[in-house]
Amino acid sequence: MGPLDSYLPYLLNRAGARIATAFNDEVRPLGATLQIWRVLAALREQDGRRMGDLSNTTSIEVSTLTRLVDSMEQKGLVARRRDANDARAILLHVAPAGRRLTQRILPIAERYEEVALAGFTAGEAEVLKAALRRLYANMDGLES
Amino acid sequence: MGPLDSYLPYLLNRAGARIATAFNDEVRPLGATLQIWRVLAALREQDGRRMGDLSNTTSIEVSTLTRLVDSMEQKGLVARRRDANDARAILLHVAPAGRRLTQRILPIAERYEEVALAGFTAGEAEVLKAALRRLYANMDGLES
DNA sequence: AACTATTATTTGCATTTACAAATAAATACC
DNA sequence: GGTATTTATTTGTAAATGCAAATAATAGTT
Repeated sequence: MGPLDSYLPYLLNRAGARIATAFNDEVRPLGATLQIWRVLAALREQDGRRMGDLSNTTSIEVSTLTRLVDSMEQKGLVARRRDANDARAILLHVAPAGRRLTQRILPIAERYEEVALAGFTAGEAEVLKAALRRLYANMDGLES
Repeated sequence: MGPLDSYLPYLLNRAGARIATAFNDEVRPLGATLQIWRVLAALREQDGRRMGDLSNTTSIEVSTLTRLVDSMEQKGLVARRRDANDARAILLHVAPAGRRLTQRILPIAERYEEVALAGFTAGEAEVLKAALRRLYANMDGLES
């Protein structure tokens, strides 16, 4: 293996960690965390999602997610409801306070996209995003 | 903000998290973790590094790193030495067991780069890496 | 219908993590 | 030289994390 800054997983982690900590610091004054934002953003995309589904989209481990959702529920950000068609499942819904918090975080999230991609042309940004999707899909290729 | 899978920080985290958990699962049988590997890889690049330096290159918070290094020291993977020129600083060195573990993990790390970039041309891979470096540097724009 | 296997979520528990404060040494200031 | 400031690392402590086991409900088999 060559130098670290030619190693893709390293570059990926480094960029992701830097955005993550900065973002986290920024939403903390709003009483939020990055993880809370991830759940809210997933519910904004589609409300009433299962825990397992949320775990997949947020990359938060299910057992961690359970406890995170506990605390979000206590803060009135979300509400758990049993799935009527499958009593094993929970459908998680945003609550009013969650919607308000989402609205406050959105401009910050948008700014992060701008700052991260500063100096990129629209084309370059799209190439990067496509590569990241492809890379994610490539990980299917690991034998399990 | 549009759909989640057009949002860069999301794509970045998702790809990084997936590689990270898979890698972690894979090195566990060797008695290692992803975090241990990050320290070993940083020391492989340059031995005798300061804690703060290591924290920067591994993206591991310093206080977390202190305790990680404690455990690595106990396992005989690394050794702390006081910097002779600056008694505040620690210089961390790989130890024999650390070198052996590094050698065992290296092929796994190389395989991950291959799998992640499967189907990418050399040029595409380089464009992606350059973009990730650029993105990382762009985050300077938030520092105040 | 009873029995087994599968899927969805939660809980137990030990470890990891991170903010803040504490310690320790170097550098700057006067 | 003595005092304040900055820099490097560690420690205290509470919260977050993740594996494994437990719980609960559905689906499949006979």
